[in-house]
Amino acid sequence: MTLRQKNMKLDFPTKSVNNKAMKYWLMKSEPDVFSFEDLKSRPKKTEPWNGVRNYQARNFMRDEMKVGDLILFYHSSCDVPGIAGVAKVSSTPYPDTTQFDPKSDYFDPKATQEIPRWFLVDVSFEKDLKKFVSLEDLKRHSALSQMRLMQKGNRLSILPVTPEEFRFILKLGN
DNA sequence: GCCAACGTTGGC
DNA sequence: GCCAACGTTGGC
Repeated sequence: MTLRQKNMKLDFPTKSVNNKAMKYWLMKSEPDVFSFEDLKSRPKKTEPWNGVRNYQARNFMRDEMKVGDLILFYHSSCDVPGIAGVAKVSSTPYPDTTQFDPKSDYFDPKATQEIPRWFLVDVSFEKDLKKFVSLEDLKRHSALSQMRLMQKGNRLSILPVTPEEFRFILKLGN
């Protein structure tokens, strides 16, 4: 299937501005710390995704994310975990400044300005879902059983999502 | 390079 | 609060 056909079949964009195939992501956040509503209430509806201290998750942001990629904003470690809304990648990667700040919880004594260890991207509000899609909802659909989120023991806070999974979940939320 | 100990994640 | 999973650390 060509990208054009894919674009016609899927009811959301599959190419970014630079004509590269878009990628889709799921990013976890504890709503007590930073929720989807918090993102929307930021001045530019944008937030640097700081505090990631896992190499795999860092590599996704540093090496694989492109401006315009779409994100399922996931609420974790809360009463009802699930997908609260849609966000997008809104910057290229740059060093997470909290690694340099001794007063920050995310301070990393091994990082230097010359050789930063942790990178992030900015994340911006994209759109609301009509309804919250709980983890329980996601588990009910066999179409999503292969999602990395569902795999036992997956603790990664940033996960790739396939276009098919992404579309399916958008439908659940609308 | 191995691996035990330890810490964190996150659903339940 | 429990605990499975698993990444990281550090001694050797």
